[in-house]
Amino acid sequence: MQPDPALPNLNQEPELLKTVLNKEGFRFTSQRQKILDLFQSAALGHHLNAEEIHQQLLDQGEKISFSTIYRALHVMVRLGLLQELELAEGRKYYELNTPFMEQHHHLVCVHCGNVEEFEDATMSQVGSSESTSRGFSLLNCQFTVYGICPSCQSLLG
Amino acid sequence: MQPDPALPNLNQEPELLKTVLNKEGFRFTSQRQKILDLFQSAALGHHLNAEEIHQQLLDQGEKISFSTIYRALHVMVRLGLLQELELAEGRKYYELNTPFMEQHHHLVCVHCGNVEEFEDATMSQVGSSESTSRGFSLLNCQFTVYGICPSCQSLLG
DNA sequence: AAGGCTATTGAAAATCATTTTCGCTATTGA
DNA sequence: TCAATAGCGAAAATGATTTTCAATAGCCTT
Ligand SMILES: [Mn+2]
Ligand SMILES: [Mn+2]
Ligand SMILES: [Zn+2]
Ligand SMILES: [Zn+2]
Repeated sequence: MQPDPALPNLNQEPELLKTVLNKEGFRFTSQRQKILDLFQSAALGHHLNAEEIHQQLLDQGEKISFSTIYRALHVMVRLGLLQELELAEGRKYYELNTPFMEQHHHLVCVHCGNVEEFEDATMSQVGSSESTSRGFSLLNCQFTVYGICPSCQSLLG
Repeated sequence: MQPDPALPNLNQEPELLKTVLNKEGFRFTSQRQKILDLFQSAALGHHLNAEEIHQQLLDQGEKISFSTIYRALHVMVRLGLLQELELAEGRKYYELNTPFMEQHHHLVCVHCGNVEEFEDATMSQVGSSESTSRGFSLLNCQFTVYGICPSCQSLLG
């Protein structure tokens, strides 16, 4: 079967980003597009911080300042395109945002920093019921499990 | 920073702090005792950061340096006396640690910073089962729900 | 297509929580 | 008691993030 040329694909994403930005009074820029592209081409389950974004863009020959990266990340979080994660240790990580009921959660090795993802509908349910029962309007939930991964366990004997 | 998994979570009587510290080669000091006292006399559900600890000790006439506060917090987390929380916004909060199956979780207003606690055994269950199924040795879980509290909702219209 | 308004950019300086350094002091164990 | 050294305070250093500011570039209206 051939792809339906009428269906949207990643090549049309630039249009979408511009639309989403302009709707809220932000401007479309090539820097913001390049940063979003990084997330879209990153492996599933991969989280990026400002430093890694800067390095990856450098690697592909794009020069960009840290202030621009941080500003772009904030804007895209505000627009709901990205999700900010407090995985651990003094820096923030980002990933593409997903619909609330499909949110996944994280298992972090505190020794090597390895992060694994998992889905569990229980989380969203508990999050919703707790917030409604207290009159909070829910924005999002983060469930983070800290432990030591198998390979670090064997290293630490 | 995560607690050392080999160390049991001990209940804290004032005279026990010395025992717990010395067992691991740390020394008992009046500064560490005063900091732990703050947590033990704080209202349930109250979380403290380094700045607040410093201010509260100043208020009660105790002079202490920030380096000492940070060092004490790290030691007490390592000993399993305190739990470190990543509630939000660039600073770490601490509270008295509790046994794993009694852990509680947090509902944070992203507008005013108000934090509410709740217990739900589901969290610990999911945390345990996810970590065992991947061979991780579990240290702890944090479930943080972000939203807007009732009073901030009315302020924001 | 041109022009004005102003959001955005890059570079550098500023912030701010936390960490480190270092000379001195206090705790521990013998 | 006393030597060894963990811990202390003050000040400097760190490191991620934010702000400042002059120059540039999107977006909108002619
Ligand atoms: Mn993820
Ligand atoms: Mn709490
Ligand atoms: Zn590991
Ligand atoms: Zn609020």
